[in-house]
Amino acid sequence: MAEDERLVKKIAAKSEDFSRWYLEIIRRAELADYAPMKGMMVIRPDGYSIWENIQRLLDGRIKDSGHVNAYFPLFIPESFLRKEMEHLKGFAPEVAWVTHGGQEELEERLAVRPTSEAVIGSMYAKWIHSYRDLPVLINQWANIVRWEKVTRPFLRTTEFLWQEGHTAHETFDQAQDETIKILYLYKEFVESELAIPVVEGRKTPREKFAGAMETYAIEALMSDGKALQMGTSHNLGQHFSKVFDIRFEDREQKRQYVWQTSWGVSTRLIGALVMTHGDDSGLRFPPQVAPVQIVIVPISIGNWKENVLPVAVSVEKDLRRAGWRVRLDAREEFTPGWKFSEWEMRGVPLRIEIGPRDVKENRAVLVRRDVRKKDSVDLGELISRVKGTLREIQASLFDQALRFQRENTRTVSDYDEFKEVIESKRGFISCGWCGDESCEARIKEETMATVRVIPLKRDREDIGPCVCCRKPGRESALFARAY
RNA sequence: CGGGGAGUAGCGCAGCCUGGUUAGCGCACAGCGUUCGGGACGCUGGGGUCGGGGGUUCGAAUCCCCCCUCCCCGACCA
Repeated sequence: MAEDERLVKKIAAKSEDFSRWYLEIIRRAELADYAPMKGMMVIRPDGYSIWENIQRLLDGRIKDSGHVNAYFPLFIPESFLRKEMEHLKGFAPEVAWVTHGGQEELEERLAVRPTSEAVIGSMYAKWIHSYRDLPVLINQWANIVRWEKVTRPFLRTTEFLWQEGHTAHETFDQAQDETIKILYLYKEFVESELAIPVVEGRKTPREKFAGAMETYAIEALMSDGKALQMGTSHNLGQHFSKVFDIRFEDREQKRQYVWQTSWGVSTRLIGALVMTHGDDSGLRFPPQVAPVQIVIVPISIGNWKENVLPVAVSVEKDLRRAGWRVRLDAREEFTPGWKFSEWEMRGVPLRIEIGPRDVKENRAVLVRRDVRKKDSVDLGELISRVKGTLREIQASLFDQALRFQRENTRTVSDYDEFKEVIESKRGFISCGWCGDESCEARIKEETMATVRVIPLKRDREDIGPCVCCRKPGRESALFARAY
């Protein structure tokens, strides 16, 4: 974007320094701020408002699919975690421990939950006795602590918010169905509400959740060409049920271990919104989750308080009654032009300008944030036009992101081409893989790219030879450098 | 956790190397006036334990040591 077209010049240009842009826009747009403790952030009202929208829209889907919410403790006794060594090993380096209550040293350390499989498993053992108790379909909205070494606002913070579903079933097949059902629930949610296209697939053994039989994930491509894991769904098999002794009497009156799943998405999704849709002028939020969907800017000129403001106030009231999140910016200390830039920077999808000329003609100007197109509409049809325009913006943001994802997903046939693409273009690379961990490790070592997923849906049935060792390919894998 | 960089008014920075008036600039902020259809202008004004602690010195933003926080690049992760 040419310098004179850049309306917001106070932050780094996204196209020039993506990572600096990301950090600056989050603070300038007041989504979050650094807290004085390492790796911790404060989610400010606009950032939290997005989270509330995510919660509302996702929680509805989770409940509609038969799940219920509950809440489990923040602390987990060390002995509970120790019961499951493979799981513990996966998390050991990033567990925060509570050692004292007041002045007294605790007899047993308490882990601050890095995830809740252990506590929830211990409770399920008490609650589940018969096949009649199954399935158990519970979700919780909670905070999680993981002592990460490298942190970035929203993408990886020491404490973060998420939802974690934990289910228990009679059979492997039921658990597998649940795992896949949730994967697609996430995909549908992320694509239709966050307007972010994702690829759904299976994780390699190396990348899967510690303690899971299979991990599935949705992956998105950020606009700097790096991949971001947007959500995971695990088939836990009987791993935890054996450790925590979660058994039930089946239909043949035999004692069986339950089959479990767990799945989650986190406040990382907010970072994904920023990185997927933002541009050189700042944020661009999809209307479905935007903190403010419509901002009304009265053109303060002449005796606008008598002529223009009352119209703006009444428009605000109408839009609010129609159910939208509206903000009327009638502040006198800023010029209209300043407000235009400010609200664009903050990502408000639709702006309505009302000035003396419009009032005279009983009209208003609609300005789309995504394409900056201006449109004069009759006040009589404002509500319907707003409705249509917001829908168009939601669709257009998704389309733009999808086009980017497609343009940056490349099929390569040999390793040299793989290296060249990763180095110069980034993006997703689709290619054959022998399934051998040594090839996966070598590729990571040499290119910093990892298998993001083995997509569940493939364009073609034939799998090329392994991009690394040339042996016959067992999988068609999607590689990328990732956050 | 390793390598590199940084922390001075709300934000962005200068000053530090070579210690010495009252620590400075731009933006932001406050008051008044003129303005207002894409980040207006003039005048006046307020705001600082120089990240924190210790040390050296007659004297420290400046020199030395420790700690905290952030950024970038590498090893581990939603």
